[in-house]
Amino acid sequence: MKKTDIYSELKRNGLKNTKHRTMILDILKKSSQPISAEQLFEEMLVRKISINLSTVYRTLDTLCDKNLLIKLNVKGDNRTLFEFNHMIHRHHLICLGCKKILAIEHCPLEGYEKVLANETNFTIEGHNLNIYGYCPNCQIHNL
Amino acid sequence: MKKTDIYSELKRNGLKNTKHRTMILDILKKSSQPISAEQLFEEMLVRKISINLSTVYRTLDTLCDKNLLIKLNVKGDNRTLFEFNHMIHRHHLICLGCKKILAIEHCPLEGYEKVLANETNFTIEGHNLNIYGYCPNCQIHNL
DNA sequence: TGACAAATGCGAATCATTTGCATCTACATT
DNA sequence: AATGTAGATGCAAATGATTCGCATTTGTCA
Repeated sequence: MKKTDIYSELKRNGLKNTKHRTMILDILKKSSQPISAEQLFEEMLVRKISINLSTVYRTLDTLCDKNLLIKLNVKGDNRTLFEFNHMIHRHHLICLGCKKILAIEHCPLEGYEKVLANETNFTIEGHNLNIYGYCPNCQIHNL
Repeated sequence: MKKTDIYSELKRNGLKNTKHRTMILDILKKSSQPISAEQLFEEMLVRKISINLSTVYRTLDTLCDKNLLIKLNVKGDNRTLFEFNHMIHRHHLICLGCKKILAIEHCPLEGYEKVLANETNFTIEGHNLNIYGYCPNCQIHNL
């Protein structure tokens, strides 16, 4: 997603194009890992963009509302993490050692929601799946 | 689980048998829904057991450590919920309308962890799955 | 029964997140 | 390009869930 794409994406959602927003989207777009509001705030400082932490929170909130970002909650971390919404249904594999997060693009629950809907008479809207384990590197250092 | 069972369960885990603990375990054992620390605190008051909220938190913590309870986090609720550990691997189906929580005792991920371990070289320790939707009753009132 | 570790109460601290309000800015319209 | 206005931001204070330090109490075991 180029700068111009970000611009039109914001516009399409009725959001003003501000330095802060484009920067936040840019950082998240390029990040290989979901990150927290605080981390984002610090990354902005590194990039010499002065911003207030509440603005970070507010921006993240609006971007989530517009489905440009996705919220993520990880066991043992009380903060909310945010990641760029690549518009692909995915889950996460989280290393309990180094906390690294891997996206999994295959959903093992395809079809299951229908079965569950039949069994329970619920209408299913979605699900949330995180898988926890140790990455190859942490397995070595955990002996 | 009878009172005596709770007693020996505590003992087996090196925990002292106190009025508070047995009461908390008893409430959770009988509850059809996972509940929060605050709710538990209020339920104790109803039962005329005076207790401090920090004690509730501390008790819940130790009981989780000993695997007598399970923590549960639900999207859109920033509190932690607790449920009695029935020693059965289960997931939860949560109604987005009335917030009711249904336990699902069939795990749709059996076998998948092995596949994932092979693909990623992670050692998998466990997973977390919540499914969201609307219960029959809330479907009606949501028209 | 007495000793001692563990459990509790109380109040204050912490941490992530939200909110109220005054000010500022992007952008549509003139 | 100037301008009006809704929306965006900064700042400081509030909130809500949870944790912590420390003095006191209580369960358990010898």
